[in-house]
Amino acid sequence: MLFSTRAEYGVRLMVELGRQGDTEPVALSTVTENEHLPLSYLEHLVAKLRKAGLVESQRGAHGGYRLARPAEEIDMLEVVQALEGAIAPMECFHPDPEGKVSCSHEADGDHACATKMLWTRVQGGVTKALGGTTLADLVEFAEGQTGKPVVAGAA
Amino acid sequence: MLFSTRAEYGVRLMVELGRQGDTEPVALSTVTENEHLPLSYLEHLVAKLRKAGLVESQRGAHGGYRLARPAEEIDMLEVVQALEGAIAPMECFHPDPEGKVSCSHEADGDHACATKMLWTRVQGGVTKALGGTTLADLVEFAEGQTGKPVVAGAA
DNA sequence: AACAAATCCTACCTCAGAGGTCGGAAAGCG
DNA sequence: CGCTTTCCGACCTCTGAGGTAGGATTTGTT
Repeated sequence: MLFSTRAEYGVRLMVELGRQGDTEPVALSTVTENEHLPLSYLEHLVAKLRKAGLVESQRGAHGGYRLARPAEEIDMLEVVQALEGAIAPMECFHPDPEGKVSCSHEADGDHACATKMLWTRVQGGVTKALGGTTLADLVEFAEGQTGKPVVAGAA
Repeated sequence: MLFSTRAEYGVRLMVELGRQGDTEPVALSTVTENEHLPLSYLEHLVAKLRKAGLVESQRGAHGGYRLARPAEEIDMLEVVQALEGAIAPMECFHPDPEGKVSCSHEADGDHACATKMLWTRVQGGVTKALGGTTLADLVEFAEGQTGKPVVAGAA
């Protein structure tokens, strides 16, 4: 499993917010009804999204959450990173400021960690897939097919 | 973390086997010396690789493991899948024989799971990265730089 | 002011799986 | 035979995922 349900639930939450207009806030209880997710758990997830500046909250009666930006300007890399933390394919993976990547067990005089090359490629693939998809894409996808199963075609 | 150390250790094992000639088998103890990995744990991992038909074993004294095929013909998707199991980005992800993907919570009359589109893309990215890399690539990479750190550049 | 609806926050619980160890059986050398 | 190595299953520990509970705080409505 590449990602946990945190990403799953969180993304569904974001899509749900995108489906509602961004005029008035949506309460979590509304989301849990539509998506059948545990409310108290969602609270934790949405907190991460809020801290990441992806959603805004309004407290009190008739409060709730709304997107901090239009869905077109939210790419899913941000969302997933906010929920899951940094996307490192592997424990021994420490990208530094520039594009370099250092590997934990490279320190000892070993021949360099060959797997680094592989994980770098994988990470590139994931990052590209996530970064190239906006929330608006998902919302549109969800709107389009309300119920009927469809072939999932996307690279 | 996208993958666990199973993939890490297993890939390093495969690279190590690739570095040695495929003429005579390499004992696990040799690998653990070079890579500083726990032997008893490696035993479990190599068992998976053997069952997947990626390595062959020779028992008894002077026994060990060798690649079942030349490194050029082993792509890393096979290797990682053998070690980690099927590469599904998400729990709710059940690809069927044809390219379709069905989603667990699609069953209840909900509007279709929008995240499906996202996970499909992510999986595509990972699969492409892994499938497009052969063991020979990694072996070459490891041979090339024996010690000195290098910029990791690969998409 | 009182109430209700909502977010916010901290602490806690449970369980599966990662990561690893151990002991021994079987197989193939010399 | 004895040594080396793969093979196999049982076991152990600890972390994090996934979720629950309870209350504090904010804000709209009556």
